[in-house]
Amino acid sequence: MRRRILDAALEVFAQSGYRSGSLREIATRVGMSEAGLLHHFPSKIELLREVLAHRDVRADRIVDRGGDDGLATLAGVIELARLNATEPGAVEIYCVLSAEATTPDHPAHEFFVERYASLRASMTTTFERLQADGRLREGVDPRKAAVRLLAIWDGLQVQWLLDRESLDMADEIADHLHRILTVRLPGC
Amino acid sequence: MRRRILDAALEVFAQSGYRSGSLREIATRVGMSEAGLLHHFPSKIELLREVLAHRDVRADRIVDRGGDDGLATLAGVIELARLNATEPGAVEIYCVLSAEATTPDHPAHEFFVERYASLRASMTTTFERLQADGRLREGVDPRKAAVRLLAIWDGLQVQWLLDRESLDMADEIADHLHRILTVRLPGC
DNA sequence: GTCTATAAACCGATAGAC
DNA sequence: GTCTATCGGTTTATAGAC
Repeated sequence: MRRRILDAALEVFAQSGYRSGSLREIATRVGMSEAGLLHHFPSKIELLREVLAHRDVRADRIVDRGGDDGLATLAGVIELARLNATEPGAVEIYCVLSAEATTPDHPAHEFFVERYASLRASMTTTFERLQADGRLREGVDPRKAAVRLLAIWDGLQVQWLLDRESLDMADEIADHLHRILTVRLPGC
Repeated sequence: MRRRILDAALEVFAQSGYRSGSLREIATRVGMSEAGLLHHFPSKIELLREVLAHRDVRADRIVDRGGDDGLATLAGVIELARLNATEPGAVEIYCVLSAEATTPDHPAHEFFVERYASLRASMTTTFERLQADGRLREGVDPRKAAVRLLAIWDGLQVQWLLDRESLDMADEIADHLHRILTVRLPGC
Protein backbone atom coordinates (compact mmCIF):
# COMPACT_ATOMS: atom_id res chain seq x y z
CA MET A 1 0.00 0.00 0.00
CA ARG A 2 2.78 2.43 0.91
CA ARG A 3 4.31 1.59 -2.43
CA ARG A 4 1.14 2.39 -4.34
CA ILE A 5 0.82 5.69 -2.49
CA LEU A 6 4.44 6.61 -3.30
CA ASP A 7 3.85 5.87 -6.99
CA ALA A 8 0.70 8.00 -7.08
CA ALA A 9 2.42 10.80 -5.17
CA LEU A 10 5.28 10.84 -7.65
CA GLU A 11 2.80 11.19 -10.51
CA VAL A 12 0.90 14.02 -8.87
CA PHE A 13 3.95 15.97 -7.65
CA ALA A 14 5.53 15.48 -11.08
CA GLN A 15 2.51 16.93 -12.81
CA SER A 16 1.57 19.73 -10.43
CA GLY A 17 4.63 20.31 -8.28
CA TYR A 18 4.63 19.99 -4.51
CA ARG A 19 2.71 23.13 -3.57
CA SER A 20 -0.08 22.68 -6.08
CA GLY A 21 -0.21 18.90 -6.00
CA SER A 22 -2.93 17.89 -3.53
CA LEU A 23 -3.34 14.99 -1.15
CA ARG A 24 -6.87 14.74 -2.46
CA GLU A 25 -5.63 13.96 -5.94
CA ILE A 26 -3.15 11.38 -4.63
CA ALA A 27 -5.81 9.78 -2.44
CA THR A 28 -8.23 9.57 -5.37
CA ARG A 29 -5.64 7.84 -7.56
CA VAL A 30 -5.06 5.08 -5.01
CA GLY A 31 -8.80 4.87 -4.26
CA MET A 32 -8.62 6.07 -0.69
CA SER A 33 -9.69 8.99 1.50
CA GLU A 34 -7.25 11.71 2.51
CA ALA A 35 -7.43 10.62 6.13
CA GLY A 36 -6.63 7.05 5.17
CA LEU A 37 -3.60 8.26 3.25
CA LEU A 38 -2.33 10.29 6.20
CA HIS A 39 -2.39 7.13 8.27
CA HIS A 40 0.56 5.84 6.21
CA PHE A 41 2.44 9.15 5.98
CA PRO A 42 2.22 11.66 8.83
CA SER A 43 2.15 14.76 6.60
CA LYS A 44 2.39 15.96 3.03
CA ILE A 45 5.99 17.05 3.35
CA GLU A 46 7.02 13.69 4.85
CA LEU A 47 5.42 12.05 1.81
CA LEU A 48 7.45 14.30 -0.48
CA ARG A 49 10.67 13.40 1.32
CA GLU A 50 10.06 9.70 0.78
CA VAL A 51 9.18 10.18 -2.87
CA LEU A 52 12.44 12.05 -3.50
CA ALA A 53 14.56 9.53 -1.58
CA HIS A 54 12.92 6.72 -3.54
CA ARG A 55 13.80 8.38 -6.84
CA ASP A 56 17.41 8.95 -5.81
CA VAL A 57 17.92 5.31 -4.95
CA ARG A 58 16.72 4.40 -8.42
CA ALA A 59 19.09 6.89 -10.09
CA ASP A 60 22.10 5.94 -7.99
CA ARG A 61 21.50 2.26 -8.77
CA ILE A 62 21.95 2.95 -12.48
CA VAL A 63 24.73 5.56 -12.32
CA ASP A 64 27.68 4.26 -10.28
CA ARG A 65 29.13 7.56 -9.07
CA GLY A 66 31.51 6.01 -6.53
CA GLY A 67 33.41 3.60 -8.78
CA ASP A 68 36.87 4.31 -10.23
CA ASP A 69 35.92 3.62 -13.84
CA GLY A 70 34.97 7.05 -15.14
CA LEU A 71 33.82 5.77 -18.52
CA ALA A 72 31.41 3.37 -16.82
CA THR A 73 29.97 6.24 -14.76
CA LEU A 74 29.33 8.33 -17.88
CA ALA A 75 27.88 5.32 -19.71
CA GLY A 76 25.53 4.98 -16.74
CA VAL A 77 24.43 8.59 -17.21
CA ILE A 78 23.48 7.83 -20.82
CA GLU A 79 21.72 4.63 -19.80
CA LEU A 80 19.70 6.54 -17.20
CA ALA A 81 18.84 9.26 -19.71
CA ARG A 82 17.62 6.60 -22.12
CA LEU A 83 15.60 4.84 -19.44
CA ASN A 84 14.08 8.14 -18.27
CA ALA A 85 12.71 8.77 -21.76
CA THR A 86 10.42 5.79 -21.16
CA GLU A 87 9.31 7.07 -17.75
CA PRO A 88 8.27 10.72 -18.10
CA GLY A 89 7.17 10.95 -14.47
CA ALA A 90 10.73 10.43 -13.27
CA VAL A 91 11.90 13.29 -15.48
CA GLU A 92 9.04 15.58 -14.57
CA ILE A 93 9.37 15.32 -10.83
CA TYR A 94 13.00 16.37 -10.88
CA CYS A 95 12.49 19.11 -13.43
CA VAL A 96 9.43 20.59 -11.74
CA LEU A 97 10.53 20.19 -8.12
CA SER A 98 14.11 21.38 -8.57
CA ALA A 99 12.80 24.59 -10.11
CA GLU A 100 10.07 25.03 -7.49
CA ALA A 101 12.62 24.40 -4.73
CA THR A 102 15.06 27.11 -5.83
CA THR A 103 13.33 29.49 -3.43
CA PRO A 104 14.87 29.11 0.05
CA ASP A 105 11.59 28.66 1.91
CA HIS A 106 10.58 25.56 -0.06
CA PRO A 107 10.46 22.35 2.01
CA ALA A 108 12.72 20.59 -0.49
CA HIS A 109 15.21 23.45 -0.87
CA GLU A 110 17.96 21.96 1.29
CA PHE A 111 17.47 18.59 -0.35
CA PHE A 112 18.17 19.94 -3.83
CA VAL A 113 21.04 22.22 -2.76
CA GLU A 114 22.79 19.23 -1.23
CA ARG A 115 21.89 16.85 -4.04
CA TYR A 116 23.40 19.15 -6.67
CA ALA A 117 26.52 19.83 -4.59
CA SER A 118 26.99 16.09 -4.19
CA LEU A 119 26.48 15.44 -7.92
CA ARG A 120 28.93 18.21 -8.86
CA ALA A 121 31.55 16.83 -6.47
CA SER A 122 31.34 13.22 -7.62
CA MET A 123 31.20 14.17 -11.29
CA THR A 124 34.24 16.42 -10.86
CA THR A 125 36.12 13.44 -9.41
CA THR A 126 34.98 11.31 -12.35
CA PHE A 127 36.35 13.81 -14.87
CA GLU A 128 39.58 14.23 -12.87
CA ARG A 129 40.20 10.49 -13.09
CA LEU A 130 39.52 10.52 -16.82
CA GLN A 131 41.92 13.45 -17.21
CA ALA A 132 44.65 11.58 -15.34
CA ASP A 133 44.19 8.70 -17.78
CA GLY A 134 44.48 11.03 -20.77
CA ARG A 135 40.88 10.46 -21.72
CA LEU A 136 39.81 14.10 -21.40
CA ARG A 137 40.47 16.40 -24.32
CA GLU A 138 43.05 19.19 -24.00
CA GLY A 139 41.85 22.27 -22.14
CA VAL A 140 38.79 20.68 -20.54
CA ASP A 141 38.45 21.60 -16.86
CA PRO A 142 36.99 18.71 -14.78
CA ARG A 143 34.92 20.96 -12.55
CA LYS A 144 33.48 22.88 -15.51
CA ALA A 145 32.78 19.59 -17.29
CA ALA A 146 30.80 18.42 -14.25
CA VAL A 147 28.76 21.63 -14.02
CA ARG A 148 28.12 21.55 -17.76
CA LEU A 149 27.05 17.92 -17.91
CA LEU A 150 24.47 18.48 -15.17
CA ALA A 151 23.31 21.70 -16.83
CA ILE A 152 22.86 20.07 -20.23
CA TRP A 153 21.02 17.16 -18.69
CA ASP A 154 18.55 19.40 -16.85
CA GLY A 155 18.10 21.76 -19.76
CA LEU A 156 17.42 18.95 -22.21
CA GLN A 157 14.72 17.65 -19.90
CA VAL A 158 12.83 20.96 -20.00
CA GLN A 159 12.90 21.07 -23.79
CA TRP A 160 11.98 17.39 -24.04
CA LEU A 161 9.05 17.70 -21.63
CA LEU A 162 7.72 20.67 -23.59
CA ASP A 163 8.07 18.82 -26.93
CA ARG A 164 9.15 15.19 -26.99
CA GLU A 165 9.82 15.28 -30.73
CA SER A 166 12.32 18.10 -30.43
CA LEU A 167 15.28 16.00 -29.28
CA ASP A 168 16.62 12.68 -27.94
CA MET A 169 18.05 13.27 -24.47
CA ALA A 170 20.44 10.30 -24.42
CA ASP A 171 21.78 11.01 -27.92
CA GLU A 172 22.40 14.66 -27.09
CA ILE A 173 24.28 13.84 -23.89
CA ALA A 174 26.36 11.16 -25.63
CA ASP A 175 27.20 13.58 -28.43
CA HIS A 176 28.28 16.22 -25.93
CA LEU A 177 30.48 13.76 -23.98
CA HIS A 178 32.16 12.50 -27.15
CA ARG A 179 33.18 16.08 -27.92
CA ILE A 180 35.13 16.38 -24.67
CA LEU A 181 36.50 12.80 -24.44
CA THR A 182 39.34 11.25 -26.45
CA VAL A 183 37.69 7.80 -26.47
CA ARG A 184 34.24 6.42 -27.32
CA LEU A 185 31.92 5.47 -24.48
CA PRO A 186 31.25 1.73 -24.15
CA GLY A 187 27.96 0.72 -25.79
CA CYS A 188 27.41 3.96 -27.69
CA MET B 1 0.39 51.66 -11.46
CA ARG B 2 0.13 48.89 -14.05
CA ARG B 3 3.91 48.87 -14.09
CA ARG B 4 4.17 48.48 -10.33
CA ILE B 5 1.66 45.61 -10.44
CA LEU B 6 3.61 43.87 -13.20
CA ASP B 7 6.83 44.16 -11.19
CA ALA B 8 5.21 42.73 -8.07
CA ALA B 9 3.54 39.96 -10.07
CA LEU B 10 6.89 38.98 -11.58
CA GLU B 11 8.40 38.71 -8.11
CA VAL B 12 5.57 36.60 -6.74
CA PHE B 13 5.26 34.27 -9.76
CA ALA B 14 9.05 33.92 -9.78
CA GLN B 15 9.11 32.90 -6.15
CA SER B 16 6.01 30.72 -5.96
CA GLY B 17 5.16 29.84 -9.53
CA TYR B 18 1.85 30.68 -11.16
CA ARG B 19 -0.42 28.17 -9.46
CA SER B 20 0.83 28.83 -5.93
CA GLY B 21 1.48 32.53 -6.35
CA SER B 22 -1.59 34.43 -5.14
CA LEU B 23 -3.24 37.66 -6.15
CA ARG B 24 -3.46 38.42 -2.45
CA GLU B 25 0.32 38.41 -2.15
CA ILE B 26 0.72 40.58 -5.24
CA ALA B 27 -1.93 43.01 -4.01
CA THR B 28 -0.25 43.27 -0.62
CA ARG B 29 3.10 44.10 -2.21
CA VAL B 30 1.69 47.02 -4.16
CA GLY B 31 -0.42 48.10 -1.17
CA MET B 32 -3.79 47.46 -2.74
CA SER B 33 -6.81 45.19 -2.37
CA GLU B 34 -7.35 42.20 -4.66
CA ALA B 35 -10.39 43.85 -6.17
CA GLY B 36 -8.40 46.97 -6.91
CA LEU B 37 -5.76 44.89 -8.63
CA LEU B 38 -8.34 43.12 -10.78
CA HIS B 39 -9.49 46.49 -12.04
CA HIS B 40 -6.19 46.80 -13.95
CA PHE B 41 -5.99 43.18 -15.11
CA PRO B 42 -9.19 41.22 -15.78
CA SER B 43 -7.91 37.92 -14.38
CA LYS B 44 -4.90 36.15 -12.90
CA ILE B 45 -3.98 34.40 -16.12
CA GLU B 46 -4.19 37.65 -18.09
CA LEU B 47 -1.76 39.14 -15.59
CA LEU B 48 0.61 36.21 -16.15
CA ARG B 49 0.46 36.68 -19.91
CA GLU B 50 1.50 40.31 -19.61
CA VAL B 51 4.31 39.50 -17.21
CA LEU B 52 5.74 36.92 -19.63
CA ALA B 53 5.38 39.18 -22.65
CA HIS B 54 7.10 41.98 -20.75
CA ARG B 55 10.06 39.72 -19.93
CA ASP B 56 10.40 38.55 -23.53
CA VAL B 57 10.57 42.08 -24.87
CA ARG B 58 13.43 42.76 -22.45
CA ALA B 59 15.32 39.62 -23.55
CA ASP B 60 14.80 40.20 -27.26
CA ARG B 61 16.01 43.77 -26.90
CA ILE B 62 19.39 42.52 -25.66
CA VAL B 63 19.77 39.44 -27.87
CA ASP B 64 19.35 40.35 -31.53
CA ARG B 65 18.14 37.03 -32.92
CA GLY B 66 17.13 38.38 -36.31
CA GLY B 67 20.38 40.01 -37.40
CA ASP B 68 22.86 38.39 -39.79
CA ASP B 69 25.90 38.79 -37.54
CA GLY B 70 25.98 35.46 -35.67
CA LEU B 71 28.82 36.49 -33.40
CA ALA B 72 26.86 39.55 -32.27
CA THR B 73 23.86 37.36 -31.46
CA LEU B 74 25.98 35.04 -29.30
CA ALA B 75 27.69 38.01 -27.64
CA GLY B 76 24.17 39.22 -26.80
CA VAL B 77 23.42 35.91 -25.13
CA ILE B 78 26.44 36.35 -22.88
CA GLU B 79 25.51 39.94 -22.16
CA LEU B 80 21.98 38.87 -21.16
CA ALA B 81 23.33 36.07 -18.98
CA ARG B 82 25.59 38.57 -17.22
CA LEU B 83 22.77 41.06 -16.77
CA ASN B 84 20.43 38.35 -15.46
CA ALA B 85 22.89 37.55 -12.68
CA THR B 86 22.09 41.00 -11.27
CA GLU B 87 18.33 40.43 -11.53
CA PRO B 88 17.48 37.06 -9.96
CA GLY B 89 13.73 37.58 -10.45
CA ALA B 90 14.14 37.51 -14.22
CA VAL B 91 15.99 34.20 -13.96
CA GLU B 92 13.59 32.67 -11.46
CA ILE B 93 10.41 33.38 -13.35
CA TYR B 94 11.64 31.60 -16.46
CA CYS B 95 13.17 28.71 -14.58
CA VAL B 96 10.14 28.14 -12.34
CA LEU B 97 7.42 28.79 -14.90
CA SER B 98 8.96 26.83 -17.78
CA ALA B 99 9.16 23.77 -15.52
CA GLU B 100 5.67 24.29 -14.12
CA ALA B 101 4.32 24.74 -17.65
CA THR B 102 5.70 21.46 -19.01
CA THR B 103 2.38 19.84 -18.15
CA PRO B 104 -0.07 20.35 -21.06
CA ASP B 105 -2.94 21.72 -18.94
CA HIS B 106 -0.91 24.66 -17.62
CA PRO B 107 -2.15 28.08 -18.81
CA ALA B 108 1.36 28.98 -20.03
CA HIS B 109 2.07 25.63 -21.72
CA GLU B 110 1.52 26.81 -25.27
CA PHE B 111 3.51 29.95 -24.60
CA PHE B 112 6.62 28.02 -23.59
CA VAL B 113 6.28 25.36 -26.31
CA GLU B 114 6.22 28.10 -28.92
CA ARG B 115 8.90 30.20 -27.27
CA TYR B 116 11.36 27.31 -27.21
CA ALA B 117 10.56 26.28 -30.78
CA SER B 118 11.16 29.86 -31.87
CA LEU B 119 14.44 30.09 -29.95
CA ARG B 120 15.66 26.77 -31.38
CA ALA B 121 14.81 27.88 -34.91
CA SER B 122 16.51 31.27 -34.75
CA MET B 123 19.57 29.88 -32.94
CA THR B 124 19.89 27.12 -35.56
CA THR B 125 19.93 29.81 -38.24
CA THR B 126 22.57 31.71 -36.28
CA PHE B 127 24.86 28.67 -36.12
CA GLU B 128 24.22 27.85 -39.79
CA ARG B 129 25.43 31.32 -40.78
CA LEU B 130 28.53 30.92 -38.59
CA GLN B 131 29.18 27.53 -40.18
CA ALA B 132 28.96 29.03 -43.67
CA ASP B 133 31.59 31.58 -42.64
CA GLY B 134 33.89 28.84 -41.31
CA ARG B 135 33.46 30.03 -37.75
CA LEU B 136 32.01 26.77 -36.44
CA ARG B 137 34.39 24.01 -35.49
CA GLU B 138 34.53 20.82 -37.57
CA GLY B 139 31.76 18.33 -36.85
CA VAL B 140 29.46 20.74 -34.99
CA ASP B 141 25.83 20.42 -36.12
CA PRO B 142 24.00 23.80 -36.08
CA ARG B 143 20.72 22.35 -34.85
CA LYS B 144 22.41 20.39 -32.05
CA ALA B 145 24.42 23.48 -31.13
CA ALA B 146 21.18 25.45 -30.76
CA VAL B 147 19.51 22.80 -28.61
CA ARG B 148 22.64 22.50 -26.47
CA LEU B 149 23.11 26.22 -25.94
CA LEU B 150 19.53 26.59 -24.70
CA ALA B 151 19.89 23.48 -22.52
CA ILE B 152 23.11 24.69 -20.91
CA TRP B 153 21.64 28.11 -20.32
CA ASP B 154 18.55 26.71 -18.57
CA GLY B 155 20.49 24.12 -16.61
CA LEU B 156 23.01 26.65 -15.36
CA GLN B 157 20.16 28.79 -14.08
CA VAL B 158 18.81 25.97 -11.89
CA GLN B 159 22.23 25.34 -10.34
CA TRP B 160 22.86 29.05 -9.92
CA LEU B 161 19.50 29.69 -8.24
CA LEU B 162 20.13 26.82 -5.82
CA ASP B 163 23.65 28.10 -4.99
CA ARG B 164 24.89 31.39 -6.42
CA GLU B 165 28.48 30.65 -5.44
CA SER B 166 28.59 27.43 -7.43
CA LEU B 167 29.13 29.01 -10.83
CA ASP B 168 29.16 32.12 -13.07
CA MET B 169 26.48 31.73 -15.72
CA ALA B 170 27.98 34.10 -18.29
CA ASP B 171 31.50 32.66 -17.93
CA GLU B 172 30.23 29.11 -18.35
CA ILE B 173 28.25 29.94 -21.48
CA ALA B 174 31.19 31.87 -22.97
CA ASP B 175 33.52 28.97 -22.25
CA HIS B 176 31.14 26.53 -23.91
CA LEU B 177 30.76 28.70 -27.00
CA HIS B 178 34.52 29.15 -27.38
CA ARG B 179 34.86 25.37 -27.49
CA ILE B 180 32.64 25.11 -30.56
CA LEU B 181 33.72 28.31 -32.37
CA THR B 182 36.94 28.96 -34.28
CA VAL B 183 37.04 32.63 -33.25
CA ARG B 184 36.74 34.56 -29.98
CA LEU B 185 33.51 36.36 -29.23
CA PRO B 186 33.69 40.17 -29.28
CA GLY B 187 34.12 41.59 -25.78
CA CYS B 188 34.96 38.29 -24.07
C1' DG C 1 -6.50 0.46 8.74
C1' DT C 2 -10.02 3.12 6.78
C1' DC C 3 -13.84 5.93 7.10
C1' DT C 4 -16.92 10.51 7.89
C1' DA C 5 -17.09 14.93 9.69
C1' DT C 6 -15.10 19.01 10.55
C1' DA C 7 -11.90 22.70 11.68
C1' DA C 8 -9.33 26.71 10.10
C1' DA C 9 -7.25 28.71 6.59
C1' DC C 10 -6.65 30.29 1.87
C1' DC C 11 -8.02 30.88 -3.10
C1' DG C 12 -10.02 33.71 -7.48
C1' DA C 13 -13.61 36.42 -8.75
C1' DT C 14 -17.84 39.36 -8.48
C1' DA C 15 -21.30 42.98 -6.72
C1' DG C 16 -21.97 47.22 -5.43
C1' DA C 17 -20.86 51.49 -2.55
C1' DC C 18 -18.12 55.63 -2.80
C1' DG D 1 -9.99 53.85 -9.42
C1' DT D 2 -10.29 51.72 -5.09
C1' DC D 3 -12.71 49.91 -1.42
C1' DT D 4 -15.59 46.25 1.64
C1' DA D 5 -18.25 42.30 1.70
C1' DT D 6 -19.13 38.05 0.09
C1' DC D 7 -19.72 33.68 -2.75
C1' DG D 8 -18.28 29.07 -3.76
C1' DG D 9 -14.46 26.75 -4.11
C1' DT D 10 -10.05 24.78 -2.58
C1' DT D 11 -6.37 23.25 0.82
C1' DT D 12 -3.94 20.29 4.99
C1' DA D 13 -4.77 18.16 9.02
C1' DT D 14 -7.27 16.33 13.17
C1' DA D 15 -11.03 13.86 16.02
C1' DG D 16 -13.35 10.08 16.65
C1' DA D 17 -16.41 6.10 15.06
C1' DC D 18 -15.97 1.42 13.30
